[in-house]
Amino acid sequence: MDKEMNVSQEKYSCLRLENQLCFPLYACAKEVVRSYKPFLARLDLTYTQYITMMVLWERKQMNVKEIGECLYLDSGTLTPLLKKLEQKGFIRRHRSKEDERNLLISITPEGEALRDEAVAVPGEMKACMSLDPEDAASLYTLLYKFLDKCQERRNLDK
Amino acid sequence: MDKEMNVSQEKYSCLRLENQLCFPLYACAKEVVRSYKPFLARLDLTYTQYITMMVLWERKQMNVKEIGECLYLDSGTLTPLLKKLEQKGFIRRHRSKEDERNLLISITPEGEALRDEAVAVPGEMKACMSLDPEDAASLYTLLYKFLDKCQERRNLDK
DNA sequence: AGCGATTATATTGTATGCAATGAAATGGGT
DNA sequence: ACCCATTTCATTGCATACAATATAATCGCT
Repeated sequence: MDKEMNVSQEKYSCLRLENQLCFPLYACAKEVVRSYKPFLARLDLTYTQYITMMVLWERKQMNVKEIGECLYLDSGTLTPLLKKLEQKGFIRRHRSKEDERNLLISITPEGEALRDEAVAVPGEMKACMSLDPEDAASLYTLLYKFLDKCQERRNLDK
Repeated sequence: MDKEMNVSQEKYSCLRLENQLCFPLYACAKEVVRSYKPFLARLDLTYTQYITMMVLWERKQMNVKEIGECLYLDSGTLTPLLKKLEQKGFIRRHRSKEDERNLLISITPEGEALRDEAVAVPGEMKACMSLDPEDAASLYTLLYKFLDKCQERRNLDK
């Protein structure tokens, strides 16, 4: 009986939450986004809006497709999000004159000003997370390695 | 002029996407959930429904709060999700007689049968991800270390 | 027994995410 | 110039997530 139990447990052991890599990844990502909330609330931004602003602060002018490639998001997510950022006055949306299909996104002075408030956020988050710097570095390397593999796989599918 | 540019870049460097740990974490988690989709579609499960079934396959009988603690989810997410799993016939929802506040969730024979189909999924995913086993192990360790820190922090807030 | 505090779910509102589809603009080949 | 394939964005439908609030049941204290 005991032996049967063991055999039976073996059979399903791969389905245990603690034997999966995907679960801590999923849970960590949620926890991080949740932890950002109080800091981003001061800027009137959600996490996704925040990372969208981050790429725009760097590039100043991008179309929706380019933003989506940076953030791994599609138009179904970005279209309403960008409209919201426009409502808040942080960005402008306007069609390209050379190619009317392109919706160009650019930062407003208000959006640029927000950047000065946002610089405090990464430091506050780091302090709040209190993650060992070496661990953070390893995690960073491993996650990007993983992400590159995903990218490759996606390109193959095309 | 060049010097000013460098100074100006320095000021905002912490806001660059590639200098953040949160972003690859967020992106990886999304990619993994997306990668699960084709395999889980065969079982008529979404990713969240899948991990919910995983804890139930182990514990057989749990209330909503316990499931939420395992998965870091609250009733706002779980209530509709559990109703859907009930509709699909994989679980039963019934109030505890000792304490009517508790909604007990248990697996149906159909839900139990699904487990035999699900055992194939982790292997298929592993093959699909093609992640170096050592990297997977490091990632696992680091993510749980991180998750434990989050857990601690949450407990402090109470 | 009575009642205020606590606990467990449910509900509501807001914001993602993504697949699938639609619509408009552009490009390429004839 | 014309037509068809491609590209870019928008829309729709479905499924999460989570904060805030509501509701019902139970507990603790007197």
